Amino acid sequence: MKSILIVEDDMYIHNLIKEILENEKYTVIDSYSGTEALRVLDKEKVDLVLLDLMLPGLNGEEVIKRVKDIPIIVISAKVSMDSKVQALLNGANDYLTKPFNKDELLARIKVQLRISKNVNKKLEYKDMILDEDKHTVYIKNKSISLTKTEYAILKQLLLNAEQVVTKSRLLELISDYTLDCDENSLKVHISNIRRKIRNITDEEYIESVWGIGFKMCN
Amino acid sequence: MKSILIVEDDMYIHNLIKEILENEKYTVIDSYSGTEALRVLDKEKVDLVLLDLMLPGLNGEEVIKRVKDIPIIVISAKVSMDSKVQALLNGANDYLTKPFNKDELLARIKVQLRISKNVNKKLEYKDMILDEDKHTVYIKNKSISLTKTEYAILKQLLLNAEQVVTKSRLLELISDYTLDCDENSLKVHISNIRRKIRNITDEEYIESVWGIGFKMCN
DNA sequence: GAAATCGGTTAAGAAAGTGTTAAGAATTAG
DNA sequence: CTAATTCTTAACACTTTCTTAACCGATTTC
Repeated sequence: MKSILIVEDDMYIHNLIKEILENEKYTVIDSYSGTEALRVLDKEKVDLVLLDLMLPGLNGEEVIKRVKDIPIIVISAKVSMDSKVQALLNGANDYLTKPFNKDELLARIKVQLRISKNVNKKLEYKDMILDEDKHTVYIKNKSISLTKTEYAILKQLLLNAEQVVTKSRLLELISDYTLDCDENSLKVHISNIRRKIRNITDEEYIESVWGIGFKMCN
Repeated sequence: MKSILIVEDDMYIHNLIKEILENEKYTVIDSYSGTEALRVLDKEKVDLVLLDLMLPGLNGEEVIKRVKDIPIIVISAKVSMDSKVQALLNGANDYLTKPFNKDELLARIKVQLRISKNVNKKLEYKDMILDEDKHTVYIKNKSISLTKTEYAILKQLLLNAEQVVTKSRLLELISDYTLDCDENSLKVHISNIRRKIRNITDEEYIESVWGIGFKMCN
């Protein structure tokens, strides 16, 4: 089920929201400050954030700026238009004022999850897991030793799993790691990655799309 | 610039919104009824819809259900929670009640345009779906394997569905992919695409317009 | 109605892209 | 500084795709 992070220091409202969400079978993750929220987002898979603005430690506006690629719905007592507009422009996807209506909240959550379904990214694919912290890729729980360029390539392919990544785009995305990697180099890297995967499984992971680029196999 | 479709029959509000949008350099397309809105959406490229609910002809709720893949912001005098929740659940991405605040409207428009930039774009026509991210075309949910030139041709025809694309225009549009493709090559490509489609369905998709070019069949 | 043009199909050779290997250059680690 | 690792380059065999050109029927033009 979808997991929703509640960032709210007022215990009464926090628990009210939590109850509403759990009734709808969402997985709820609790946090009571801006810094705690960022800590959670760094470690756990979160599909959506419900964010209060007036928070101890780091305020909501700062949290908004630091969150990328996860939809945020602000639930705030701040009714001023300026607060609302700033939150939306800085990265929030929606803004509800307290007191909010339960059904409207649930509907707006559904809207954001509906939209983000198409953007969702995770670094797992079939039996492959890419662990960012350990900088290691596993297949069937066996680690494969990749060079940093190979790792960067695989990470980009996993980030865009099921999508075709053009050769030029791939080169652009890994250009932080490698200065003069061209299409010829790229195909050698891909070949090397495939060989390392073949050492563990016969299953194909990287598919070539003729004339365009590569993608993770279906 | 981004083009925004206003669907609003009240001339005063319509022009008010139009002025706000044009000040922000958006391209505005006008429509004054639900049926007119659908007609426009069928023909023109629209990035976002601003939709009133109480409309002559086809009401806003019906318009919401028929629009796919374009973000909708409802601007309605209906303040009831039921109206709001129904619109959001049926497919609207946001809901503002009249009277609305200009800055909030602009902020919420920016949110939707920001989000939709990341959303997987798909071109659909009859039982054909072209998935840009996957670089794949499906007919009746079966994928057909196209070369990059064939894909480029089909994409252009789908982008201009219902319109005739002249041969020279088509060659120009795909010239990024193929350097020296002439009209003779083009007709071979078209023939190959048709053959691949015929492998799945007897229905015709690409129609020739004598002496002019091609278009998707009606 | 004959000639010219256009459209659809086919097949073959030309062109472009891919996968692999190996060697030398560049980088990193000890 | 040396050794090990990694990266790029280049060559090759191979596959896929693209263009060319020919053929034939349909359509238009004269």
